[in-house]
Amino acid sequence: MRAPGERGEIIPKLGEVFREHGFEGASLARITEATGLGKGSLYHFFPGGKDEMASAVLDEISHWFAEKVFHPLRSEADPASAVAGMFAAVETYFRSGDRVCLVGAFALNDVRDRFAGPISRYFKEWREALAAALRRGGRSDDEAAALAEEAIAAIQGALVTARAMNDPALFVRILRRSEQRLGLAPGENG
Amino acid sequence: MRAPGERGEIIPKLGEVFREHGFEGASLARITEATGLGKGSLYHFFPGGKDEMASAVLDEISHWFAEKVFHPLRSEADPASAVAGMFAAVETYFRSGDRVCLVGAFALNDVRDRFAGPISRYFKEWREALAAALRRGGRSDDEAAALAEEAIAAIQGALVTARAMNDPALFVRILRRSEQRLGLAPGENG
DNA sequence: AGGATCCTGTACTGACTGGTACAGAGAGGC
DNA sequence: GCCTCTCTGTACCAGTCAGTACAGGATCCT
Repeated sequence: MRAPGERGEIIPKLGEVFREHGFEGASLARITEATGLGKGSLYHFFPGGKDEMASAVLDEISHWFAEKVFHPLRSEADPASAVAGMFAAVETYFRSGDRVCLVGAFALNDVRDRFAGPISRYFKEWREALAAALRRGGRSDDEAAALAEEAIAAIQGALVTARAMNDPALFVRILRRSEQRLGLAPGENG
Repeated sequence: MRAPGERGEIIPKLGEVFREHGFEGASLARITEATGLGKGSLYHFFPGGKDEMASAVLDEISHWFAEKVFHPLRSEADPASAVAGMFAAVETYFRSGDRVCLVGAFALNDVRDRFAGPISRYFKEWREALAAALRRGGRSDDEAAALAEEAIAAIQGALVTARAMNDPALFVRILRRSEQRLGLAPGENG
């Protein structure tokens, strides 16, 4: 037996294929090429085929965000630095606008229905976690909820428009302004 | 010869197929079904195949927005009502969050490269037109540019997240708040 | 060394892909 | 009536699709 991480190691590669070509455009030919694995291995690790591969990718994304973003938002002592941490993590994760949000991309056509659960859970958890941090930062329930969903939409929209106009810097600009608007400066300098 | 609008009449149907299934997922089988036209007719009207069909759809979208959104933004006497008109048009066009932005959806994977020109032009024109209205409304150049790109990203992000969470009302909420933030109330009541 | 288990390459399937070719239906002009 | 031009259904093509079957290689345990 190889290292148990064998399967786990190819999931990021699968993610990149789905990101680049979408679910329908991610053919097994492209997947075998990108992962270096033949069909045999692929169907050994993912007996459910493309659906299971995409599910695994969504799972991995979920876990990453849960650990690096949602959990800190919910439980970090200083809500301001938790929010700052979220924006920093997001900027890194999306490679300053060069990378696309697979969950958002899946949401835009009929593949959403196949993965409706994970997709909606991802955004709902994010919204709830960010709202919680904003409440701890002194916002009312309504304000926190509104600002949270606005910030998340801003991030998604920034990814779409930055890619559409081929201008990754736009993503970063919108991130900055969105962060400012949440208005939770932790200290005076820094 | 039939009415010269024959070809034009099927373009909206093509648009819906691309919206629902994406470019790759929009197979000729689905297209013939949705349009009621056989391959013969389809390739008669669009000799270039799927690429030409998608181009025609993007063109039609461009023209619609140019006429109903961009032009009023640039030239309507009262910039406040021009902006209000934009939000109203957008809310109607996207069916209060039930419909997806095809241009944004195309931007998210590798089909963007096939239609890079029309896609980036659509967003750039929108941004420029909205910024022009904001400038006429009293904003500085920098403010206008920043607010414009933020508002457009908000709309796109609202479409993504509303559909992801299966909550069209979210789209309308974000539209309202985005409009408020532009802060160009035309009158006291209305 | 033997044996069990995990992994992988290859060959194959039937369905579907986008696209082409073309005969002929249909309608309008004269 | 006839001719022309636009349109359309059908048959067909080679290529690709996701998925299956399976033999055998690799690896580990004992």
